[in-house]
Amino acid sequence: MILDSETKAVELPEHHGDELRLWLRLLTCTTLIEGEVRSRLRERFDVTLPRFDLMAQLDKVPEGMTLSDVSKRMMVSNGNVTGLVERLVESGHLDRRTSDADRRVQVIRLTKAGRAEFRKMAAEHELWIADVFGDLTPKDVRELMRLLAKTKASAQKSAKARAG
Amino acid sequence: MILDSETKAVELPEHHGDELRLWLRLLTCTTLIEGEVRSRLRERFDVTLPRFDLMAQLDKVPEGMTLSDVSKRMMVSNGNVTGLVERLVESGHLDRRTSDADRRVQVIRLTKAGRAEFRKMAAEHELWIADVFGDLTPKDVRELMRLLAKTKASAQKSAKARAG
DNA sequence: GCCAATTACTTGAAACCTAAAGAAATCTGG
DNA sequence: CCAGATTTCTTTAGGTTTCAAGTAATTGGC
Repeated sequence: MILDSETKAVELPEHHGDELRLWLRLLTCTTLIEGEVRSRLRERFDVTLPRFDLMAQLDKVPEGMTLSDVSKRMMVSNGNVTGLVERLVESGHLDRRTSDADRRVQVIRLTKAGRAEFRKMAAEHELWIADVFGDLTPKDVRELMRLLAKTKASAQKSAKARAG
Repeated sequence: MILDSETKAVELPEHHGDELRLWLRLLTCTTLIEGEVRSRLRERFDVTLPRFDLMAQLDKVPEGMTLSDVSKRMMVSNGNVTGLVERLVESGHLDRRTSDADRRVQVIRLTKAGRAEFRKMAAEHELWIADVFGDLTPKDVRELMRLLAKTKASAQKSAKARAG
């Protein structure tokens, strides 16, 4: 480590190990929690996480959404959504119809049965999550929310700068 | 909202929306960054994220690791590691041999070429990550590290309690 | 020594996921 | 109107991922 002309601590070459460790820790937390939720969904309701996530998106919008909307919100590819929706229509959880206004567009909604099943799962899911974060104080939660919001904004800016 | 006998704010039924929102935000951040890293690895080095992750694990341990070790560290299933390793051995990045002491065990290491390629990728990867977290102050980074450590511990405790 | 339990890994089936190419409908600028 | 660009969705190929079942080697109890 050396001191530059304005007496700030700097390193050559620049060292970014802290950010890397932060990223790995963030990833570990998410993987851990995601795995836990996945296990519980499977053993309790015999449902996969992607299906639960898709139903969660649809539960927020009773009038339904297009496949593109789902794709953007879930941050997964279009082709992925096509298959996921196919299986959930097949199992009776989703209702799917072509838009009258634009025949390219497919609008999907939860069926009555699908909604009922989702609500049941969501109620337990919320308790699992509360338990997972159980050792954090309300202040910790607020502070994490704030820092993750900042992280999200920073990451989006970085992604946008690359894509142009 | 009501006030209980000790004048603490409580809600009935208990409300865990804050934790749920925190989880969704954590997931959003990770998905966002992971997608960015995935894209950059593909376009810059034509390599997938799981392969990069596996090589990163091996780079830390020159003498090599067993498949089980890799499986635990990467938090993925054994079967997954088998296929991943197979393809990386095929492409010449990994060296694989059966342990003399225990013939059930497969020890894998980076080949010279594999290590060289990984180091090249890792150097850029570190810059990408630094850029992604670029808007966070050093204090933000420290604070996030602390809170995520606490989160990890809490989640592990919760998972352990369920599994018994 | 021997048998049962455990451990390490592989295999198989189904699902998930991406990127890229393709098909169909719509929009846009002459 | 109409040809080209764009949007929406599907398809395809190649990987990744899990879970569960299976195989092989080792360990531990007796």
